[in-house]
Amino acid sequence: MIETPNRPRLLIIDDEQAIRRFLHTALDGSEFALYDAEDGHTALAAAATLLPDLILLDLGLPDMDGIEVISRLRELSLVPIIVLSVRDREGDKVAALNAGADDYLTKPFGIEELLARIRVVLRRSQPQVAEPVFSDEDLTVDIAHRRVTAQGNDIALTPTEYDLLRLLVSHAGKVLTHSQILKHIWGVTYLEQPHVLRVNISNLRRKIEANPSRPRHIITEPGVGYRLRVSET
Amino acid sequence: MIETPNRPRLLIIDDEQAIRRFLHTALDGSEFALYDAEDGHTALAAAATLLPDLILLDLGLPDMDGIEVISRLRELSLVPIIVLSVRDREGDKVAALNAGADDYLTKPFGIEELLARIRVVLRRSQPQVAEPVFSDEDLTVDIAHRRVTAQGNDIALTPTEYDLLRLLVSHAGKVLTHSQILKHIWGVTYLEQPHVLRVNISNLRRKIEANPSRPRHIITEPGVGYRLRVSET
DNA sequence: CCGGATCTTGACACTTTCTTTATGATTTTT
DNA sequence: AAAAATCATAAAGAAAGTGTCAAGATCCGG
Repeated sequence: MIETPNRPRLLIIDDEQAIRRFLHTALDGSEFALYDAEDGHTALAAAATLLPDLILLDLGLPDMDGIEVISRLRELSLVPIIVLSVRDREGDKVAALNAGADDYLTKPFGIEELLARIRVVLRRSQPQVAEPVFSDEDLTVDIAHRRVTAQGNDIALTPTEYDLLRLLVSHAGKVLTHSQILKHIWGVTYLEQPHVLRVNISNLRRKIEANPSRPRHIITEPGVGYRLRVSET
Repeated sequence: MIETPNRPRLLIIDDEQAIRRFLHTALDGSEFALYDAEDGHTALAAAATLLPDLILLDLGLPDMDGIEVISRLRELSLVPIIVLSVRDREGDKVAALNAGADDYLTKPFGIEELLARIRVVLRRSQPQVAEPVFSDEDLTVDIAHRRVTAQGNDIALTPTEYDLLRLLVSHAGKVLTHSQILKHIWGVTYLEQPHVLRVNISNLRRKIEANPSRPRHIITEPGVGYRLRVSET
């Protein structure tokens, strides 16, 4: 077999060939590299050397108790374990989950649900990466931390200025009309009062634009509204 | 004080009072502080200010689609969400899990299984908080030992001051709004009374800041709240 | 019941922010 | 090119937010 170490490794622990074949068919073409083990001892050895990213475990193994397999796996690592079992008794589920399993699916189950639950446990085991941060040239807006930097410096924004910038960021590249912005930040009562918007745009530009009279980020769309520019390429 | 803000907070989102009462009974005496929401909009507002550690969500809400509630919650945070639903169709489960739910339990379910699955998702979400000691410049906060030092000296904090500092530490770098802090430490009844927060921030600064009038650790975000600064690089 | 620590509340000075007004600049229309 | 509309900036008073001190109120262990 050709190793493909880039794909996440999935270890299937089940003594019935029919189940393994079913899972192989179901997961074929998915992003996983599949490995099999037919009994508990083989599985533990495989988990130790293979270091899989996910384990699908049938509780009814010939040589070991399923719960003990989970416990022994947990001594090795925190690899996500999804239990597949014909047993539907609550006690079995609780025991497996308490022993360290991450999920418990009762056979028969749909392949789509299995795939969805696999995605859930992988999502949780992956370190968090995606922070919603807008970045363009010398301007960065970190919504999660409420931090804005321009030309490398932290910028202190007033609440309204920040609300305005956040609104622009959330629609980056698109034009927001005067009335849309006014309605969102000042409410419908200010629809006839566009001055307040201009003043705040001006203040915002003075803080985040290198040259406020020649804005590169907050673009005026004459007669329409404003737009946060997004650089090409 | 009625509130016990140290316990993990569990937000129950369900429009049926019978279910809420059942869950309250089932979870009574558990380690959780329970909060309720009866519709989607209330739930989203509560999640934003309450910062719960876990959410139990019924999909059949009167005012919003359950899947959308999950999506909107996910825009706010990565808080674990367990869906409780009468619908047993695979499509519903897959949609909920893909939208960001961590588990999906079909009613009726056993209370032991629910507790076990709660433990599972909490176990998985723990590593995020696995930083037991905060350290930045001349300030160190050791949560495990409840020890705070500044400029090399041990600092004696009152319970409220320590709770406040711990809350800031657990969200270091992020801005905590006034209402989030007030709800956390003083409970919802103090939402209209931000004064008590200012006094405690002031007292805390006097103890841990080298120059309390020029704070380097507890930063005021005007009009928004406070943030514990984390030095760059 | 007392003493000390802690929490809450009120008062006040201070700072920042918001809104409005005014005026000049720019763009579009006639 | 002139007129009209739109846009940008500065400045000032009003409003809201913030920090600090200090006086009661409350809680707790002896």
